[in-house]
Amino acid sequence: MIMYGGGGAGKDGGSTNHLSDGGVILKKGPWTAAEDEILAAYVRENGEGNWNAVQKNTGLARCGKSCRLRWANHLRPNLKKGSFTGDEERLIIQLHAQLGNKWARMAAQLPGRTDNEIKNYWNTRLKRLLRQGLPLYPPDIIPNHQLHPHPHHQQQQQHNHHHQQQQQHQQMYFQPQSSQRNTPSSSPLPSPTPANANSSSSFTFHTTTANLLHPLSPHTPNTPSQLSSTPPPPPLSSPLCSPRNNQYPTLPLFALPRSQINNNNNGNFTFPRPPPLLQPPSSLFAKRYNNANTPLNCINRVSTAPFSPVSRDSYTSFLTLPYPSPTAQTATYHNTNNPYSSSPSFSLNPSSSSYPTSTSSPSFLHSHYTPSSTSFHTNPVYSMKQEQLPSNQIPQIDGFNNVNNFTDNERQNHNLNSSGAHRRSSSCSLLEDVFEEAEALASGGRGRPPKRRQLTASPPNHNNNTNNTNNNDNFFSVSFGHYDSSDNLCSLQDLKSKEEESLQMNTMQEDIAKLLDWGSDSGEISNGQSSVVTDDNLVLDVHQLASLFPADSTAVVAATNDQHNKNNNNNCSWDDMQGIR
DNA sequence: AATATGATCAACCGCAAGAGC
DNA sequence: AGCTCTTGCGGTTGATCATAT
Repeated sequence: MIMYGGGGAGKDGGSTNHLSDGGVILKKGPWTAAEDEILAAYVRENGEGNWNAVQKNTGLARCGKSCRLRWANHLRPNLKKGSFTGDEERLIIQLHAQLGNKWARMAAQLPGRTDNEIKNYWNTRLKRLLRQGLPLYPPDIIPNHQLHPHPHHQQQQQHNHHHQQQQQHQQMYFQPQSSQRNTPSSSPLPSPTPANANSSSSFTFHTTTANLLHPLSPHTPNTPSQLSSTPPPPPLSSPLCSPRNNQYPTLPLFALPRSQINNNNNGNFTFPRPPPLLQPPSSLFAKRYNNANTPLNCINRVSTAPFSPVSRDSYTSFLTLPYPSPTAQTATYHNTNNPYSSSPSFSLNPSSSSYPTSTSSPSFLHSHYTPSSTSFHTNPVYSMKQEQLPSNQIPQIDGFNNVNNFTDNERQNHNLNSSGAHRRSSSCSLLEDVFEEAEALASGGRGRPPKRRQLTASPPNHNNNTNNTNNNDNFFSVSFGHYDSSDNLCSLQDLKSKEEESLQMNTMQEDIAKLLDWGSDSGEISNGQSSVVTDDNLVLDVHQLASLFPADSTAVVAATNDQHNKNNNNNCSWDDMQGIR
């Protein structure tokens, strides 16, 4: 029998081969193009599954597991290549807050992405954040089980050999539970599973005022005990209430008045209006993809937010929180019996029973996602377990709003720049935001941090062109044009000391206020890169803003609805939604 | 230019669950 | 019920590349 690939690859020098049952030396290490072709041809002909037969039938000197992995991660159709989009990153964070290290489930929510990709991304992010002593999650996303620690996990945490700071952050923002196997692991994180992951039906995001503080704030409790012993201050007024322009009504968002919170004996109440679905302008991320040649180009994205990473992520987190689709379960705020009873929590009931499959995915993750709307068959030959096969985790381009609601330009940009230099950009998130905010705060509260190293700045735009089409970018990313040309990069120590000096400012309210303030006078991002602004983005962002201020935005929405509906059928305004009329 | 460090990716491993007998 | 096989999942590791020093 001809053995393909056996001992052939030059890059495979270090790998050790082993014998299959038939005495065939099976190759390990990187796959060659020839091997790929053999495997792909086999799967095209025979479908997925029965991987051990590949070696027997094709002579491919690879074990079944290796074949399956290679197919699933590299060869199967519809795989997305390239870095994660901003939406995908946020979704990963949300999903990880929910599911823990359930990469396969997360991958099921990210069409075209593999569990391995997600795992790699998360571990990279995790490593980076832990090294910087930053929390893993935006403070407004606290899995329910964190507030009710599972004894088993507490025990598991005692065995965690990571440093105390890491433990603190895990306790602070992530208290995973493992209801499944618990094998000892040296993973940065224990293998967490939400308490009811397998039968997952309800998941609660707890929004605690305490966690609206900056992670570096000494006011931020580090342990659950601290949390429980420190009653949170009264709920903040809306962070969307601009200090400059108070004409807009305060939107309660998660911070509802006590009277609203406590008016239900059972501690739960149904949120009268769901939180707005607000995505950061997708053009923001398209812009990122235009920065292929910019070192540290990630900064161009993440640094553009003039507010803290906590707030930014807090913001984006709930912005991407779902509103209930007409068919979705009711989003309910639970005033749980926890020390934060004064603070509402946001409970979402993603699905009724079995969570994991793509067809029963949480509605809140993609409330527009209608599996039935997608019929995509890559190859009729692939007959095995069609619904569960990784290759059927196809992009839900039309329906998967949070992830795939991009314009053609953005997709194109993504595709064009989906390799190489963009890898770095994909993983920049919280940390860089911390730097940015620190710099902003250190600059005197005016939020005009010095330009980051290697940042290519374009001339600032101070035209206050509020109806500039680029202002859709300002929704989150503004003020890079304010950066001066200094070439300093704060050290972490400097950063922290500066953070301490400006703790007073670190509230979500102020951050968002800054956001609005900045957004109004900062013009476009000045990162030296051309902006990509599409009609989709503009319309979407108008809707996003409009949904924040519904009383003032009817006209705006009306003016844009037509085009919006033409361009983007997957987003709706508040008024389009059932249950809020 | 050389080296160190960090980030990313691909692939492997062990374990567990499920199916079939 | 127990065994074997297959598959899938999560953790880990090594190679490679990019960037910083």
